[in-house]
Amino acid sequence: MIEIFNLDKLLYWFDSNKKKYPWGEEKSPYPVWISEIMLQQTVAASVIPYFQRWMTDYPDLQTLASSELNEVLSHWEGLGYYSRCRNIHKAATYLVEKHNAKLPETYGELKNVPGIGDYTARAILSIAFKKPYAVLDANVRRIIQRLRAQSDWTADDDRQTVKKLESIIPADRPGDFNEAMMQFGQMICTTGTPRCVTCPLRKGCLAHKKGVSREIPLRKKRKVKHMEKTVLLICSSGKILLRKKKKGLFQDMWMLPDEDAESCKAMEKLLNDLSGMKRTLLKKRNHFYTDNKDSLTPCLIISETIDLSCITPSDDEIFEYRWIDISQVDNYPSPSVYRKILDEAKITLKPSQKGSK
DNA sequence: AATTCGGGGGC
DNA sequence: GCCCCAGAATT
Repeated sequence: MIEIFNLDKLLYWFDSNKKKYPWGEEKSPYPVWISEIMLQQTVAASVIPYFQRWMTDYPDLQTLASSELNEVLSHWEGLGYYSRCRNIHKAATYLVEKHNAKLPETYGELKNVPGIGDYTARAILSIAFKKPYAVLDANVRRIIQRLRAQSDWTADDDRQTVKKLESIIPADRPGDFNEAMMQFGQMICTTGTPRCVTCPLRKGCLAHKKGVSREIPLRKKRKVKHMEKTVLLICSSGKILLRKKKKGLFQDMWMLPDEDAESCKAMEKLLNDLSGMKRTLLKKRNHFYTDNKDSLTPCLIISETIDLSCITPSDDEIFEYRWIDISQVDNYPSPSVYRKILDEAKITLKPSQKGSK
């Protein structure tokens, strides 16, 4: 229980050992919001360059709200979970129109902002607005589970733990308390093998006492799905055929067409017309995401006899097809593996730069 | 309550 | 290689 939780030792540890991040110095609501969304399900080291570039190009809410989604998504390219970015963009418009271009300061209003859930609302309230709300993320949950040697965990445990934490959260530094918990979970009470030797809370930790720290929390079993596919780089007149996903996985992201059977009629016809063309295979690429491992074989097809009007944006229900100037492909946000393939293709398609590697 | 959303750090 | 991460939205 929380009775064994030594608040002073935790805060002392934080004051002596905390890591500094680009979003750590200033505690204004806007950067706190952006960093918290970027950090969802993402390790902090990966976020740093994205956060810095974001703040340079979108220094405030008005700038963000007046930008195009396609361009904003490009700033998220490679971070994953792209609905986070689409929600930020939607939220920017919402905040400018309904909240005078500011983050609201109550839990209920924050929860109504697209992409802000229970955790992020509490993080903004405590860190940016100095209000005594406790956060409960995977770090906090893991720490409490180990202190109590509790393997199973329910939604009710979440609620009870937040109440407990808010009964002890220091009123003068609620944000520090929350950040201390999370950094402590990230650096000391880590997943896998925790660093119990240097842990200031180990005397009160039941999991450590019982020697079961590594077994808590329980591991999830997963089964990876493998998929092989050939993706096509169809080029003509300095353009390449890309398609944008309209919904679901990778919504609003631009990808290469592949040879699956679910293509629209126009695409099937184009593939049929290209069936005899010369093909150049590029380097095979693995695409890992969640429980999937896709193995992509990129296939370059160059022809100057393609009628570009054979495919129109409205030909398909799942994808929007478009011929893109090869010099412009960087402006179309793509999942990371497609960006790598496109980067390689650009080099292959530019014989004038044969001096570069 | 369970599933859907990516990608890479870290070991 | 494998595990999981400063979760939210949907079903």
